[in-house]
Amino acid sequence: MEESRIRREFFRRDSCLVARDLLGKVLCRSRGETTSKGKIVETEAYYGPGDPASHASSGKTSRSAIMWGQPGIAYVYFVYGNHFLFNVVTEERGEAGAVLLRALEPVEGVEEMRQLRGFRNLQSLTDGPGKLCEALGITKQQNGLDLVNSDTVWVQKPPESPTASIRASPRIGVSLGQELEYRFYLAGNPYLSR
DNA sequence: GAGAAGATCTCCT
DNA sequence: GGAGATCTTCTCA
Repeated sequence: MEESRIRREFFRRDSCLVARDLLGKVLCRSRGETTSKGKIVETEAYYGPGDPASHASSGKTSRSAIMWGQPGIAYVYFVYGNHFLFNVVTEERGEAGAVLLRALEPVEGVEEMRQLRGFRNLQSLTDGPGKLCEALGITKQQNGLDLVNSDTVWVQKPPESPTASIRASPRIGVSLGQELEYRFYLAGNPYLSR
């Protein structure tokens, strides 16, 4: 296992802290021969029953139960009949929480991403939560995957620490909880969503 | 078992 | 800028 891989302790913390600290980290996706990597430039934090916009807001269901599970595992789900969204479970086991990855900056395996995305221009490959899943070939099959141990999807530390400043804002695309600044992004990065 | 809503994207005007 | 696509999940009867 790579030395730079992020360990479970990193995820076993407050969702907002994890969301903020994930910025600049590198999401890696290995598919057979090729490995695609992207720097995380935008995230959103989701909490448990106290968070009106979270899937966990109405208690544990068959879908959201994974948010109460082990920190560091993937929570992938399908929305709007078209898109997968990729989350990482956070907080202590027994506490609901997750961080949604909203946008990446392609670092490695760009050709692979372009194939999966239908040869679009570089900037539109991964500048949205549904797009980055498509670019990395992430589907419901990756739901429940342990990012700490998996050799197909994991997160690692970047070669150098990010220099761009981190900003917070209300979450995007949710109808409830808009007053909460749970979205974090690297200011000025061209690969942000919207 | 049926109906409704949804953490989005793309195309068309 | 706006609306349709399209399907999973949840709620309620």
